[in-house]
Amino acid sequence: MNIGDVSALSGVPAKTIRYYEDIGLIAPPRSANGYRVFGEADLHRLTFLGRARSLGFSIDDCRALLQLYEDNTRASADVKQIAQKHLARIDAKVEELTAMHRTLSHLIHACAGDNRPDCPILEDLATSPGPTRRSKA
Amino acid sequence: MNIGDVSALSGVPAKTIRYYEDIGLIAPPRSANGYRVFGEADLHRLTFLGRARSLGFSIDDCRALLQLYEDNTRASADVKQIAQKHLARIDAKVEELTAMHRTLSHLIHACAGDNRPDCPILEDLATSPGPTRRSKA
DNA sequence: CTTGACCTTCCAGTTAGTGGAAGCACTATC
DNA sequence: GATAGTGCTTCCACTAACTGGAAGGTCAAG
Repeated sequence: MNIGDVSALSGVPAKTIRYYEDIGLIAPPRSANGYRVFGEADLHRLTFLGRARSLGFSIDDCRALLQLYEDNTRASADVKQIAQKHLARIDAKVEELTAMHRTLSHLIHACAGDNRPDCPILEDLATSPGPTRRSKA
Repeated sequence: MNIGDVSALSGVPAKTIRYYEDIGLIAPPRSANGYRVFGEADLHRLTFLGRARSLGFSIDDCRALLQLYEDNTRASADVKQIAQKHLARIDAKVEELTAMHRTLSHLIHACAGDNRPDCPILEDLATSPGPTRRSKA
């Protein structure tokens, strides 16, 4: 298989596949003309990577997961731990975004959005920093 | 005021302040010794930037908001539009993360997490992109 | 033989900074 | 005046994970 074929089959862009080779996630051999030659194993790795990345795992996580994936003596606890840490990061991010959402939607609601200059959004942005003082209490 | 002073007052790191000058968000004059000299207006701009960034606005958004902030003839509608677009991006991100959370917590729950190799998480990651539909945003 | 699709490498750009080195400037102390 | 310590300056490199594009080699078809 050439790079275009595995790309189509795995859903991972050719450019990304080359990048993954660069950083050592895959190591396809080359044919006489210099083209990368991919086998079934490479296709599986790339599919695995595509799925893991789509779940938000970092490249470093992917590297570790891939190693466990190909280690038949692995302990599922190791996989679970990586996933749990990742889930915690996701939750933290969601919380952060949710806080932004709250503040922002509140401000948007308070803003007339007409052609006058008065704007609670700008007023909030201009407030001094310090201990997050979003509610007057 | 020197950079250390505005940094302490605005909460924006000195390094970041220099970066903001680099990309044209502020333009403090220099004193004879080459030090940047900050006035009240600069302090306000930096405070504004710090708050806007903490709400997740991009640097480009900040540039636009800052311009509106200092334009007394602005229409609050323009501010509101920027905020609404940003809110939409936040919502999209939250949805994406929530989808990840769902899948991941389901898989984690199904994984024994012991010293045996059987692992639903790895099994899912190894699935072709067909069955479990993922959408790219 | 030429066209076009596919492959190659390498360079640059993306976001929003952060870390660190080398070197002046200022203040205080001895 | 010499020295120490802190703060300021610039510049370069690095982060995450690609993506775009240029310049050029390869291959199958017509």
